[in-house]
Amino acid sequence: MSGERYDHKEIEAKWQKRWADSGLYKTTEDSGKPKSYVLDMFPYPSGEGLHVGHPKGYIATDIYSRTKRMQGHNVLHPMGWDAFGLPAENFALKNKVHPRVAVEKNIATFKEQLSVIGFNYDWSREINTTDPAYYKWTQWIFLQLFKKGLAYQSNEPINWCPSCMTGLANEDLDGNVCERCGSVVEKRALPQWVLKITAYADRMLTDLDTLRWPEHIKTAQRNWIGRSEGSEIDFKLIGTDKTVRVFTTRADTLFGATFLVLAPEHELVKELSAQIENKDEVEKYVAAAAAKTEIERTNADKEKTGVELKGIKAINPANGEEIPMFVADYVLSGYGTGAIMAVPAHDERDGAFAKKYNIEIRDVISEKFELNGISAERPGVETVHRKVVDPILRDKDNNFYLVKEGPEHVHFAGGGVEEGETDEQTLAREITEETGFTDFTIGRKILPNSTVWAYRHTKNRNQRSVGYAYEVILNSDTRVHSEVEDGKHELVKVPKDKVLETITWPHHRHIFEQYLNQKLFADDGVLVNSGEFDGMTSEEARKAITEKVGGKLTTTYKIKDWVFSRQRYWGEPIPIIHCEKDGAVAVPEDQLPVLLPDVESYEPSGTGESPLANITDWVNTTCPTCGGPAKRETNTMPQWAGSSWYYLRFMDPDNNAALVSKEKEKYWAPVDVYVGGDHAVRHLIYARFWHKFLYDIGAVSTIEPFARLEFLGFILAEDGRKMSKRYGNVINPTDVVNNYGADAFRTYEMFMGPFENTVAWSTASIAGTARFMERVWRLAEKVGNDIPALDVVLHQTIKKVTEDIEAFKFNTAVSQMMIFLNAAEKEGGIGKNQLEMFLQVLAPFAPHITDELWEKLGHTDSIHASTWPSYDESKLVADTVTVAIQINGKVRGSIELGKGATEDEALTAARAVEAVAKYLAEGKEQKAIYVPGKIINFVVV
RNA sequence: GCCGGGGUGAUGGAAUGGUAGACAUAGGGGACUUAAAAUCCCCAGGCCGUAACAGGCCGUGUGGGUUCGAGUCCCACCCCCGGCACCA
Repeated sequence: MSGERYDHKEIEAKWQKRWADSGLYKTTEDSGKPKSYVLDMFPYPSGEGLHVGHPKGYIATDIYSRTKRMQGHNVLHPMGWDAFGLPAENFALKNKVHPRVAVEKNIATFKEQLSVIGFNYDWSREINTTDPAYYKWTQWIFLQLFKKGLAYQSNEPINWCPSCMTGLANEDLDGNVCERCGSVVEKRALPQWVLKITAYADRMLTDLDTLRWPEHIKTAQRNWIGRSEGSEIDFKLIGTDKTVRVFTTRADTLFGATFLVLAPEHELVKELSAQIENKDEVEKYVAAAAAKTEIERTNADKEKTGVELKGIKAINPANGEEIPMFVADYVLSGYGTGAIMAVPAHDERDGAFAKKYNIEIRDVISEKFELNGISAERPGVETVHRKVVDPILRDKDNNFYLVKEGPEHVHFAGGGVEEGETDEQTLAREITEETGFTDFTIGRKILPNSTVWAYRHTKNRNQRSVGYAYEVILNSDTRVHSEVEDGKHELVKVPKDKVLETITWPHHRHIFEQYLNQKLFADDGVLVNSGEFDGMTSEEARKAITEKVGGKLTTTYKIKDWVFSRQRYWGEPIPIIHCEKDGAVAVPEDQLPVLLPDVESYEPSGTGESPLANITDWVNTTCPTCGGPAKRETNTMPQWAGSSWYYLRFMDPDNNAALVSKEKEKYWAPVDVYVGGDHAVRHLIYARFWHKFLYDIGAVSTIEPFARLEFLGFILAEDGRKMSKRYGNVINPTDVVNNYGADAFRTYEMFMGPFENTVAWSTASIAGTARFMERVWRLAEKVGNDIPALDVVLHQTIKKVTEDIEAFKFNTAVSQMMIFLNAAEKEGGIGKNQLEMFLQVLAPFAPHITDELWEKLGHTDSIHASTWPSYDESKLVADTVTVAIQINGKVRGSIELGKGATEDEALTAARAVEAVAKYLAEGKEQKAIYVPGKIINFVVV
């Protein structure tokens, strides 16, 4: 074969047709092979169509799934459409078409755009969330949630977007604005369906550990769930039978709680109004807080405000002291119990509030110094208390502070105060003994109301020392070293390397800020001013103090239940019927789906009612329970409903009896590799929630839906901005495929950089992979007998590509194939077997050109049905290798060595190299290091 | 502020503690061509040095440290991106 031009258009059309005709990618379950379920986050078919950023993830899964199939797996790799929700509806409103029509058209456009890229989707499993046969099961899941009490009605104020004219979930907000349109949301009380996602908060958190997901996504989920362990503690109110329950994570600071704060919405503010002396003032404050917007309420920088509840005092259960009560809007009603105990000494916000209102600030926690993080405290060993003084030694010329670093601990250079000694005498003695410094001035006592703690250990016991710290300024760096002899310290001059403990001068912010600037200390530490708990660590004390005051350890979460109603047209109707007598009743399952009716006008009403409310003959129905007159629920589900379970439907898309059959679910679940970007919180948290629920009711067999997640970095426009019609910088994949070919396009997107990186598109760079395809084509024209010199790089390439695809490191896989091509070109040709193996590893990236060349080599079956090549370990290393020679770590030459060279042979050969010999002659060779195949390093002094 | 991830040529990026800058793009030079495109060959981190070689020094955000050897490990700091944030 020779002379034929590489015509990507002709070849790609030919093979796309042939794959479709032969049903190459149709998947069935009856297979003895291991299964692989490789899934993309299915797209939302917007009116804008695809830009080159969209297919990046699809290309990755295409490569991965083709590879898995060649490796003998039974692969499920489907595609579908997530088409309900606001974007489609807004697009339809704007263009004056019915959303159903708009969605159909958009899907057709997307499909057309995808088709030219050569994906191996099994289109026989295509699904669409707006298809009644699909949303029947979305509604079915809702009904199961309802039956288990996990879908409930609420009238609590929710987030309302005035522009989208619908209520939103917390997850739909970007801070205080609607994530879709950027409008500031309002609070509105509307009857809402809410899903109890909080019931799954704990399991969603712990099961994250079982997942092979990127760390930043796990972290985002952990942040969003926001679990905190703490205590609930009751404070009695004087003169009433009422108590205030607070939630705190810092029960260890209870002795420092000098006031109590209620959120303005707290019910006790109303209940106690009879006893509140300044009732008018309080009511005014509460009303003002209610009128504030979310932004005003939640801005952490603004000055704290509040009003004391005069005539009411609470009792601190730890020490029995009477403390004042306030109402203040820095306390949120929706978190914890809506009431806090305020500890101004150890909480920034309480501190700011206390300063403003002149409330007592009491230190109850002192820092525990474990500067290098290693505690000298040993479990199971007796702990004794003694008084110590510690110098905070400061160099007079700068702000470095001295600590001592021993083999196991870091501490101040202080020590125990002996009988009859003053603090100053102890300090002077210890500083000289332990550091050798003799010229210093003992300055002020730091934090006279607190204590410095240090953990030390002697042979037989732990010491927990209580005492003071003094600022000590070193006047000069005159220093003698000390060592211990016969148990006595004796000042002797010793060489530096004989000093066991070295001193260090960390620029230690903690010490500086806390002790010299007296900054608020909000970390864990050791208790002081806390009666019987003095000396306990924060961690121990949280439990002990909670128990002592009769509180209980609890856990709270930041995540809120999922507001599930939307006052919009284009969504799944919520399958509920409201009956005056029986209340909210489930639509019987055999009446599903509740079809979304056609309407004349589906514009949102803005009143909080869904457009469906106007369709009287749809709304009015009979109660399934009592048969009496009843009305249908008119709100619809949010955009995220359909996508919360679609991955299950692909396993069994045509099942009309169940959302997925038990056998098929068992065969395919879980999704082995899930690929997508964005949705770090919303989609992934909702889908995990529904999945866990389905697990609980026996509908699925795994506790998590997506075993492995690969995060996709976006593609920016060439100008570095987001690709958008608005900026006129959109690049259409179809144009790129026309100009450069699908194979070059696919390979370029994988070669751009690490898969998870966001990178700007570069039309110039795609020429590189287009050239690569041309060169592969020309290389195939030079096929002949195998060239032994290519074996090593060929097998290295097979190994690297195999491993890199598994690890989603596509960019280095491509570069390795380029290295191979460069090598083959240098040899001026390639053997038939060698070319075949090379084409096979290239096939997932460039499926068309490789299938064409495979056919030209005489194969009648598709390359994609062939068996993935394996590499030969013995061929990974060349017979001779270049070894660099270093002198004291600097490269001075290199030699060629046989792969079996012994150390002696290697060193002898290296010493003979002229450039090396020169350096060796200049000094004395002290040591030689030989790392076979890599490097020789001579240490010369 | 807390948590997660980063900082390497002009650019995208490579590099199990072992010759930093693979691979590619843009760039420079040359061959082929009447010319251009395409293709092929060569150069290419910085500075010094040489007629040209040779050679030397510096270099992966900054400063320290560990090591025969550090982009990679440790400590401190600076900056960038992402998540959360009056969450007690």
